[in-house]
Amino acid sequence: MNNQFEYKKIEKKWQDHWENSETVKCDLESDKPKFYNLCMYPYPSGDLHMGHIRNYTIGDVITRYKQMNGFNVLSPMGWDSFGLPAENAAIKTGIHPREFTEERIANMKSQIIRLGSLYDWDREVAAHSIDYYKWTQYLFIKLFENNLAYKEDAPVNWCNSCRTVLANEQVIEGSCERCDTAVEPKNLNQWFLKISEYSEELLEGLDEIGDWPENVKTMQRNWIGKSEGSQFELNIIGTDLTFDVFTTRPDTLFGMTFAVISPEHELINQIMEQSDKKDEIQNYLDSIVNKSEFERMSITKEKTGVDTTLKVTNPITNVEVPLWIADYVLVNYGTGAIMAVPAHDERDYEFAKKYNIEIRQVIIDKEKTINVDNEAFTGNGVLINSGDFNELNSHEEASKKINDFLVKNKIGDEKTTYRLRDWLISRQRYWGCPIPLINCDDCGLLPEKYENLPVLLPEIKDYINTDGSPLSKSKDFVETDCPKCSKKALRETDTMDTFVDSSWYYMRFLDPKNDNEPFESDFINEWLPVDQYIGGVEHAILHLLYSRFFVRALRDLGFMKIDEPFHNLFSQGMINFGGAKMSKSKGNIVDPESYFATHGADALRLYILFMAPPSDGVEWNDGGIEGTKRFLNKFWDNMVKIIDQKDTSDTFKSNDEEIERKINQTIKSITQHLEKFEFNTAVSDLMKLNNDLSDYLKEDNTIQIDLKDSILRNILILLYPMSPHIASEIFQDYFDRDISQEKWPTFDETKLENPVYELVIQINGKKRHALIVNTGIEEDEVKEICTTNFDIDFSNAKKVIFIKDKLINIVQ
RNA sequence: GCGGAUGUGGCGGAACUGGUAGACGCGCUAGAUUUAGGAUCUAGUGAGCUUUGCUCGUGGAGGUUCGAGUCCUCUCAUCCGCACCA
Repeated sequence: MNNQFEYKKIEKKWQDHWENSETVKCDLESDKPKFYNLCMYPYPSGDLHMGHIRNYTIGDVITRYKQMNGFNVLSPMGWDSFGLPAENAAIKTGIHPREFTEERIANMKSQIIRLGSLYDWDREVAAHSIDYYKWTQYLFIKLFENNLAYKEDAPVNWCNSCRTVLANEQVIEGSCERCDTAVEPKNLNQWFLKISEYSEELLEGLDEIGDWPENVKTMQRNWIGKSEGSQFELNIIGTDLTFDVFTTRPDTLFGMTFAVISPEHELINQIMEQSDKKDEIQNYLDSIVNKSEFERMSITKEKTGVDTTLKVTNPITNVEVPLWIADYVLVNYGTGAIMAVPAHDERDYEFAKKYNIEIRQVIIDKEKTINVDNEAFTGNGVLINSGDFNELNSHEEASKKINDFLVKNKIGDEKTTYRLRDWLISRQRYWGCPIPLINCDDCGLLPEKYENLPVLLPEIKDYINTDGSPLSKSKDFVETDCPKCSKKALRETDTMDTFVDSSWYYMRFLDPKNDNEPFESDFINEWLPVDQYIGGVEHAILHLLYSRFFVRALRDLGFMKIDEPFHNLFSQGMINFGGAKMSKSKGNIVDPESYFATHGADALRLYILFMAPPSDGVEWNDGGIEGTKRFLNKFWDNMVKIIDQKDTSDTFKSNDEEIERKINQTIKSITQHLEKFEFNTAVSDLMKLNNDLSDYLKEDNTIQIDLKDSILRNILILLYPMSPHIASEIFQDYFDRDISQEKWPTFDETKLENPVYELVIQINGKKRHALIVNTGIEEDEVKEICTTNFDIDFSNAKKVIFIKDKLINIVQ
């Protein structure tokens, strides 16, 4: 073996080998237990960044570790290759988004291979490829035919910079998540997927799902936003207008001193007609329209409103209370209208104070610490001023009783509301999957015939269309025949949100070349859910929630029998540089590719695993990678030395036993660490073992042949998942076979225990002495040792605590 | 405001069911080697002190215990997510 660790040569050699090897070609029908290991497929930006490196290194450790544990591992890779950057580049440079994208895929793929990760490239899929988006369209039509996709006029979020609408999930603090531009409300006819139909199921599923990070589950729960309460009707006095209000606090109903309706409520025009102050209302509504969404939603903003001069009747007291229009009531939550109870709701309180509306207290806290003259009381207490309901406990008891009253009098009922809205998937952009629907004047909205799929993206020259989708500029595309009556008809010109593509890519990986259907259901039922999904936390809501919805929808359409797409989820933390998230605009990118040249893929992988627990965010540090490079050099030296040791048939020497014990301990420890995703400590175990091996090799230069084989085999396999190139090379050099076919080592229980340990002698709980003694000695012997060595007198001890093989504590 | 998480040397971080705090690595100091630098090797490296040893020390304050980074109560700080959700 070469005395120098020539990582460039070795890494190239093994990467070429893996590209063509059968090691990771997954036969879905093998007898071995299955393990679907998946890293989130990347958007092909052109270059790997450190986040990808971390993601794929973790994934590859799992792939190789599970393979050695006898699993049939499926590890595919593909491209989330529709999306805005390619189109924006096309606008700038004129290069077609397809060409742009495919160039970047090629570049990124070569970098992924350069990292040394194993993927079954025969299964590679790309969202923009015709044989992929054909099936995206197919599934969309299935959803449409089953009323899970629909088109509707709706107020939507428009990003003027990206020139498209956005899903609620893509709006962060009132701004576009991509470009930070403040979104504008617009009323547009748009496509939605009915995710809200699955609100309850998506929520409940989180309790039964496999191992997911708690914060991701919580974020999804909050996003779904379930709340339970009552809904009842209010009638506007002197009119036949009625509207519903939703409340989680029916126990405060006697305290309702006004009602509020949202400025966008569907009754708003009729209310205005009935009002004495029509002009004032009109002025108010105009002032609202001019405000940005973010401005309106901001909690710091003072609430505004206008009195309609109309009254509604409190259904339980029959008291007449004023009806207001106010912007703090959101049209798209609940019913878009509320009963206002200022005494017991902070928002209503603030509003009532500002406009001098009556505040009527109906719940009193037992300690009487809160005075509703000064602040709202939102806690638990006892009902007052509430007629027959006085003295009941709020919330539960009183809410239940009052709700019963509403039901009995046919005014209202229990109601559960969710914050989750339907998923808006229309995008007015070019580089996405065309929505395969056709508008016929006579037949209405119809899906393209299955046999005509895919609806191909047209070739166009101008990607900018200020009023509508770029696709509408292609006459050939837009003008078509009605699938039903064959008359002239028009195609939909919007494309789909790329999250539709990524909602099912992990299904296509199971059957990527199927020409007849998106996938064979048998494969799905057998291979889903994904056993281990690994990716960044930025997808906690978007992609992960959409995919969970997709599986349920397709299940109900008969495509599969599973409920959840991803059993275990691991979210890796972000890698920062200079205290900030790496980004091109900040100019603080650390380019992983340069480290392939200067340190090698193995050193980079090892460092990225070693630098921190993988779920923590961490600061990039150049010095750290020097450390893992140094480790690999020393490791190589040790391997050369041990291979060069002369064989003897001598019985074991004491240092032989010691190194054997260390190896057994390390097998146990690394196995446990890998199972728990504690890669940083797994690497540190390897470093320790390497240090021990250095000490061992200093002592003499002979070794028993079986021990030599066992040391080499075990230590190389332990390193292999994390640094596969160097481990493969040395293993092949010495054993003349491929390490990837080896079994993960087991440890020998009898060879774990150290023969001696350092006994700690404490006096009153403080460490006073320490001494190396034989493992397993009992209390009497330990006491004797204490007396002989340290002159400790046990006769006046109040208490003696003895922990076997650890310590003795003498309390005086 | 609500929810989730995290606080340990100069730095990244270890510490199994309460049992020697600081493993492993970076950095730093000294020495060896080298024409020099780099690389490598050896030793040291939580703080303080009256340095054979003692005291303090895991964000802070209490508590339980023979013994607390770990358990309990309160509190402070930072990060992330949601945010007028009725």
